[in-house]
Amino acid sequence: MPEPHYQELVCAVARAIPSGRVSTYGAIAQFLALGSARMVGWALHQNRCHAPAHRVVNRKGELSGRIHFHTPTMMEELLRAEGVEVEQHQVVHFSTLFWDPSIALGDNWEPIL
DNA sequence: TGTTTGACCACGG
DNA sequence: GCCGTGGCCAAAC
Repeated sequence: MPEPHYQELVCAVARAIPSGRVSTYGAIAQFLALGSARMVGWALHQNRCHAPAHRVVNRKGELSGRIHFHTPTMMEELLRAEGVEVEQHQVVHFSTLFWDPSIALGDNWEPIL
């Protein structure tokens, strides 16, 4: 069995983010205990998997990845469609909407590839 | 082949 | 709070 690539792990975690919630690059990197927040950004930029990348924001709740969507407003619209309020490219009530994979998935989670 | 870059973040001052 | 810095490591050049 080949070892899963970093991208696939990131995708698997991103797919686990519930609709209406958001997570961060750093939280995913820390949860995987591999690579770094930059690597998570890189992995999502590859965009090979079908992961809800719009639910991943930076640690301040800013939509730092919006530039890389098909249109600059796409990320915001997707979030709003899920009930997430966005103002000035930033998630409103970010601290309460934040979804921490290490809490939700625990230490023994195995990726679904 | 080395260097720079990047959807980032923790840390120290 | 805001800086500057270091670190992470694959890709692009």
